[in-house]
Amino acid sequence: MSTADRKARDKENLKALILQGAKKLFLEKGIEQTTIRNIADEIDYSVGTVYVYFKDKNAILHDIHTIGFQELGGSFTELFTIEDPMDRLRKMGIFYMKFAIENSEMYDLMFNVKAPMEFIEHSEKEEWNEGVGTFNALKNTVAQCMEKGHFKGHSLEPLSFMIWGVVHGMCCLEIRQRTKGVKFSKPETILMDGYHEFLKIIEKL
Amino acid sequence: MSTADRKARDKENLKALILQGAKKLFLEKGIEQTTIRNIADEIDYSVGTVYVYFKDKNAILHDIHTIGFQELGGSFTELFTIEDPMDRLRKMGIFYMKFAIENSEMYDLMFNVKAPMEFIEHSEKEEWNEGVGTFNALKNTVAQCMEKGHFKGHSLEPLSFMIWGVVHGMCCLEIRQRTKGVKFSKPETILMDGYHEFLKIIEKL
DNA sequence: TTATTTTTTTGAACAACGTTCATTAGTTTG
DNA sequence: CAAACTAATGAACGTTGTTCAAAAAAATAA
Repeated sequence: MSTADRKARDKENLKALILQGAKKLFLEKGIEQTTIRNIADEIDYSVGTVYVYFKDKNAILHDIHTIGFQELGGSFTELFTIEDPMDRLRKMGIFYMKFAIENSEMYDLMFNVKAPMEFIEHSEKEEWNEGVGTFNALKNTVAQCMEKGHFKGHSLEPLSFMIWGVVHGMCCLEIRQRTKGVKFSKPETILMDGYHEFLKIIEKL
Repeated sequence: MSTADRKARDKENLKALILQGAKKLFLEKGIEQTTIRNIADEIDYSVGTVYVYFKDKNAILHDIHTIGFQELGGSFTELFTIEDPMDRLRKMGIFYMKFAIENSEMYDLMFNVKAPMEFIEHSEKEEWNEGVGTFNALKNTVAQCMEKGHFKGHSLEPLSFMIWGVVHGMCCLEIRQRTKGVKFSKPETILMDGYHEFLKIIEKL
């Protein structure tokens, strides 16, 4: 029985090794410039081996997108020590945007690249657990704000989605080079400046 | 002199024909599933001819992204008959989101796909005129709102960028399948519901 | 018209991609 | 030690974007 155990462990290890190699190359030279052959080379295995452990490229991209959500979740943990939900909400946006900018390739994979969602579609997974979890962290915080009397006259889910939209939209425009295109007067700070405009607005609600 | 003129005209016509074929295929089967060979087949020319008229695939994608901005601009024209800037701003968002959802492949190309910006980078074009123009339409309207006494204590450019972010972010999440993933209670209307939350908020400013 | 030059179009060929699968190498079991 | 099984391999396939010598067509000159 122990040999079978070790084999299962080896399989998991090699799977993890492939993901680690893939992630390294993604961060180094971008997702689109990374090929299966690159990944195989990086960890000194053949292309064929990669396909033994992963159905296709989408499967690799999906698993790395999941690692991204673990990392984002990790950077969120300290937020849950903040008692005041409004304060937590404000900082949550900062953390989210910071993550997006400092890990733009990973953020792109998590929220823009089509592969992870295509993988979920064509597998027995029924839900985007990674996204649901992160969105719930936001929704719960907004709900607590409402319990404390903020956001009167607003609906929880649409409001939470709109807040997600603000931060995501601005990060997205930055990552996909659209902010660079319009030449703001203060391009270095436009993201945070934009977010602070949003904070000023919800402050009063 | 007239033969030279006709030749120049013919060149322009064939260039337009290629773009027309490319656009048709993009809308039919998506940008990623459309190949240069597909485009050449569609208009009964050879692959080589496409490369006589366009440097590479990025050049085609860029030119179609420009057509997209013309279409978006067209749908904006009737907005400028609206006198009240706040009213115009509200409707501008509706038009923008409507365009994004009804022309999602085109919207994606305009604001998410990397190719058009890469083309601008590697060409003598110094600015993203298409994006600048559209952003200015928003910025000017926000400026008029401020002149009328709205948005006190806010800065024009960051505020305009934030508003762009809200609508873009929500459309983006929808187009890249992330709203589908989180299973909202009312998925059919979440985009407009989210936008109306935003309208409720800026109403008071 | 006919010959020559110029322009336009062509598609075979190339390198690189994701993916497959018969074959080989290695390990475990009887 | 041999048989049975498992894991790893890399050549090969079909497609992709792209190139470029050659062919076809058109314009010009005689």
